[in-house]
Amino acid sequence: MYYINEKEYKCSVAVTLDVFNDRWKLAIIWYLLEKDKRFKELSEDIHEITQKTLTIKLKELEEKNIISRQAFLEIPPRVVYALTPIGKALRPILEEMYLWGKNYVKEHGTIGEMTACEASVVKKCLKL
Amino acid sequence: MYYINEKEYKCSVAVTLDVFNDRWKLAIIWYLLEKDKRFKELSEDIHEITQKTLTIKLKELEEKNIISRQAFLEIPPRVVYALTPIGKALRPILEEMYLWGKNYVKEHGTIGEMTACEASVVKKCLKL
DNA sequence: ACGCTTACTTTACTTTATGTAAGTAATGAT
DNA sequence: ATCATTACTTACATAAAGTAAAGTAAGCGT
Repeated sequence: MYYINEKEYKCSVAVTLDVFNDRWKLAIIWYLLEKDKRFKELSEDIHEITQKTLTIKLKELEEKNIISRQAFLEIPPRVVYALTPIGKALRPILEEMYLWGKNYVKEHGTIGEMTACEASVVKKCLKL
Repeated sequence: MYYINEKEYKCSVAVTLDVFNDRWKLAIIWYLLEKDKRFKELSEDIHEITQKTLTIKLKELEEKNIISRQAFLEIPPRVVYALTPIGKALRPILEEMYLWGKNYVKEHGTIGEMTACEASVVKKCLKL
C-alpha cells in the first residue's frame, strides 16, 4: 500500500495514473518535454483547451510537483512552466505510449503526414 | 496525422491516451494482465467500480480491440474477458508506470505493506 | 414454488469535468 | 485617453461520467 497525503493507493501504477489520468495533463507534459513554455505557448500548442481548464491543470500538476512555475514580475506578465526532475522522468512512459500508439494505428487506422507537434517532440525528447 | 475510424490524432501518444484515459480502463487492463477473468472477478478486483460502469468500460475496450469477450452459453452465464495481442502489448507502458510510481512515492509519500494485487501482477506479468 | 446464481440492463439521480464569456490588473505604446 | 498585452479569475451553463438500487433471464438445487 502506498500513501500520498492521506490518499491510499493499492499499487504504484495507480499512483502514476493519478498524475495524468485526465483529458489534458499528459498533453501538457508532452509539450513541456519539448522545452519550458509560457502559458500562452501551451494554450496555443493545445488549442482545444480553454484558459480556465489550462490554469486548473497547471495548478494541479504543480501541486503534484510534476511541473514548476516561475512568474516574472513584469508587465505584461510572464510565467514559465517547466517539468521538474520527476516530471522529466515520465519520458519513458511517453516513449512506450508513442511506440504502442504507432503499432495500434498500423493495425487499426491510417497514417497521414507527420504533424509539427510530433516531429518536434520526437526529435528533441524521445530517445528511441 | 493518424486516423482511426474518422477520428484524427496529432500524434500516436494521443492515440494511446484515447485507449485508457479514464478512471477505470487501465485498472481493467492491469488486472487482465494477471490472467483472463470473468466479469465477477473483475468487479471484485476493482471493488469500487459499479457493475454498470464496468459493463460500459469492458464494451469500450472490446470495441477498441484491447480485450476480447467470450460468452459461454451456460446457466448461470459465464463470460471471460482476455487481453488481445495488442492489449498485451500495453505491458511495457504499465511497467514504466509501475517504476515511475514507485519512485514518485519514494519522494512524495510513504510505503506500506505490499497488496495482493500488486504482488500478483508484478510476479506474473512484469518483466523487470 | 422459491430462492440462488451470473452477467448484465435500466432508471433516476448526483457529481465532476469542461465550456463560454466576460472581467481584472498593470503598464507601455499609439 | 484608449488599446493591446498576458495570465489569469469569476459566474454561470452544459455535458459527461458515475452511483445506487432494482430488474431481468434462465435454469439448478431444495
